[in-house]
Amino acid sequence: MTTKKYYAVFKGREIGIFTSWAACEEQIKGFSGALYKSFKTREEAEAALGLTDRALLFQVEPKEVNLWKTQNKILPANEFIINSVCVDASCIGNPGEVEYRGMHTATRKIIFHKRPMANGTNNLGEFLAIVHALAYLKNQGSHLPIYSDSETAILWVENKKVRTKLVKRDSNKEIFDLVERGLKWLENNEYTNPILKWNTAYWGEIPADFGRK
RNA sequence: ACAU
DNA sequence: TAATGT
Ligand SMILES: [Mn+2]
Ligand SMILES: [Mn+2]
Repeated sequence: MTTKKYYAVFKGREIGIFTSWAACEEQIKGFSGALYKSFKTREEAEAALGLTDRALLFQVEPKEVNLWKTQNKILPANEFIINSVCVDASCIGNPGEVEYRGMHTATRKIIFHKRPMANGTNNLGEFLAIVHALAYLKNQGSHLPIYSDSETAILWVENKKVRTKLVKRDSNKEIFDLVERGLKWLENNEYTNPILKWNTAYWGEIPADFGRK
């Protein structure tokens, strides 16, 4: 008897888990740069795609592992870690109404979304998005890397310090309170997730983008 | 100049 | 076109 296999497709026409070789092949045959792997159980396949909190127990292709361990924040053109979380912020006016969200890069599943906050800046939103991802992933026991397109926000997270010029007002108390909470979280928690620069020029808009530009 |  | 940031 042949054992059923589960195919995790990382790069292909469609991203996801397929339960037959035929279905998998449809996604990867003739697809340049296709990346996939078979697993014995659905759980392993889901974990490999980063859909569960045991992702690291089933780490995937050597190529991906090497990329994972790189210290470089900007990887070579057309090489990014699809088994990752990406974040982005968007605002209507700057300063203005700021929201942010995080998404699993491979599947485009939205994993968190902060509703708009009044009178914030783009950079505060980008900062909060990264910190939210760090806290979320730590709670999940996940070491997945985090992509942001914001040089400013990445720096602020690394420094555990924001250098916003925005003046505190009654109207932006919510976002400043959240920033304060984020900074406290960074002070009081360790994290293992690499924070990587999304290279928009090579790869196009970060998948978490709100599509308003 | 670079990144949003 | 204008603002947020290094
Ligand atoms: Mn952005
Ligand atoms: Mn965006």
